[in-house]
Amino acid sequence: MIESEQHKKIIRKKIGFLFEEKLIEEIYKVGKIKDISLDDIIMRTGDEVFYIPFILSGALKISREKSDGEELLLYYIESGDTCAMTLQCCVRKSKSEIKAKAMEDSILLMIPIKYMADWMERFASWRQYILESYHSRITELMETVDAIAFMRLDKRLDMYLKDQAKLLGSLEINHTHMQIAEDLHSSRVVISRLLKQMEAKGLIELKRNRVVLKTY
DNA sequence: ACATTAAGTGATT
DNA sequence: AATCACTTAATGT
Repeated sequence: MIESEQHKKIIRKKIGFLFEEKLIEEIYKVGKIKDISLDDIIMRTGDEVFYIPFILSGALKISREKSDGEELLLYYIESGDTCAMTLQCCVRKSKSEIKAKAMEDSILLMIPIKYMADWMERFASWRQYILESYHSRITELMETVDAIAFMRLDKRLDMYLKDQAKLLGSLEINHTHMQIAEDLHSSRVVISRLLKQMEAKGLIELKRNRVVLKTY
C-alpha cells in the first residue's frame, strides 16, 4: 500500500502517463516502495520472484551469474523501466535467472506478481507496457551480443563509458579499471592500456578510482 | 611508517 | 588481447 503522497507523486510522474486511472489506483493499493542503496543486491540467480520491480529513480545492473562467481553483464534498467526477466518468471512461476544490483541509490516500486495475470486481462495499457518493455529488453540484449561478438574491445570500452555516463547522468564514472574489465570480460591490464590511449587522445582524463569523460 | 589497493609497463604467448 | 611479473602511486590505519 502506497501511503506517502510524495511517493504517489513520483509514481504518477514516472509511470502514471502510461496507465489508465483505474490501474493507477490499484497500483497505489498493492504496490510497495523500496529504497535501495548503491551496490545493494536486489536479486540473485535462484531467488524466488515475488515482485515485479519498477525503477522510479536510479538504475540497476542486470547480469548473468555463473556458479563460480563469474558474471556477464546483460543490460541496465533505469528510471521508468521494469525487468523483463522478472516478467518471464511471473508467467512461468520460475526462479530468477539473473542478478540485479543497484548502480546508485534507487527507489523501486514493487508490485506483487499475483496481480499480473489479472491486470493483463483487464488493462490494455498494462499489456502494452509489458510487451513493449519486453521488446526493448530483448533489443538491448541483441546489442550486447553483437558487441561481444563483433566489436573490438576499444570500441566496446568507448561505448561502455558513454553508456555509463548517460545512465548516471554524469561525466565522471566512479569505477576502477578492474571493475570496468569485469563488466567487459577483459583483464585489468588491457583496460588500463586502452584507457591510457584514450587519455592520450584527449578523450578522457584518468584519476584514481575514476574516469572523467571530456564529452558525452 | 607501513600495509593495502589501484594503476602503469615491458616482455611473452 | 591476455597473462605474468614487477614498479609506481595513492590511500587508509
